[in-house]
Amino acid sequence: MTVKSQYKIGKAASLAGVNIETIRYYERRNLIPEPDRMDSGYRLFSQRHVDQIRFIKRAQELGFTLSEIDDLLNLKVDEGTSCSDIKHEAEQKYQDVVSKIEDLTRIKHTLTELIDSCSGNGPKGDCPILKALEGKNETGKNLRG
Amino acid sequence: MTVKSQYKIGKAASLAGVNIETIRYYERRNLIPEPDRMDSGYRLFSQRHVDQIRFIKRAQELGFTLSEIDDLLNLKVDEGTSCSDIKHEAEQKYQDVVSKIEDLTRIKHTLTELIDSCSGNGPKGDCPILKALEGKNETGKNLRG
DNA sequence: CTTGACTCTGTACCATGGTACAGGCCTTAT
DNA sequence: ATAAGGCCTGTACCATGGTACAGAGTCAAG
Repeated sequence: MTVKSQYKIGKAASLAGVNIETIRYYERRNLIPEPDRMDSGYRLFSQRHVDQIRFIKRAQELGFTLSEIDDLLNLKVDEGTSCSDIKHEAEQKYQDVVSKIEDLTRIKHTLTELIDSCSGNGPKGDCPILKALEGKNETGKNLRG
Repeated sequence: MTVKSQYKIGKAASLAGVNIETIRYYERRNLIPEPDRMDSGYRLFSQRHVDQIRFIKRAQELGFTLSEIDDLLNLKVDEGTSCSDIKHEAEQKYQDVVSKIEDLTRIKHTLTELIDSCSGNGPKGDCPILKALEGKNETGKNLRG
């Protein structure tokens, strides 16, 4: 019979690719189950813990916040969860990402207009970018749009 | 002769479209000059202050952080600033925005792949989205890329 | 058995952009 | 003259995702 591998926090952190403090932080936020403890009080993490920390990191890379990841982990554990529940969360996040891209694209266009309007030659008193930020021209008027 | 308009903080806040506390916060961060004071200690803001607060808000809408806005305001005031200095800041910010859009677009594609890979029918044990987050398939392996 | 590396808890701090009091003073309209 | 409302300072708090100690205890290699 195999003995489950048990890692102290430093090892667990390096296996998962995170800082030690990050693991303790995740534990405080209940993103990982409470680890076993040695008699001394040292935490002992299983491979499952390490995998879960990596799961969290992957989900973060997809733009999920830690509290969204908490939801995701609860779905993962909950017996009643179906595949479509998970898909729904992913679709929600997809919409978030799309709308952030839209915001940034609008901002990008405004910046492009401002940059193009400025020859880069004159004194700053005539700078169309500053004027726009001061609300003194057409481009500026659209900033709130 | 006209007397310069002077606003107490509540009026200034409503003219600029911000919370009173926001104005005090900007003052603490030196984003606006110290206002005059009445004998009682009440702040008295000029139209210039109100305009500057609006300037800050517009720049925020373009994705500038408050400390970047601080730079921008210093450029605005500095005698030695040329139009091209301002343009340069705008170009920097443009690059930031472009690269944020790129990150989000990559995330969007990964989410699309995950969503498409999930029929939404099976039990969660077979959910390809969870598997990817666990690093158990090709899509998941690319999450760090 | 010593020593250096590791871990423990608790608390404070970082950036970011504010918001929310408490307790007290001031203004202004009636 | 009085009462409601506005303003003052100072401090603490919100979310987000951690990081950084201090001071004490523990483990492991030599």
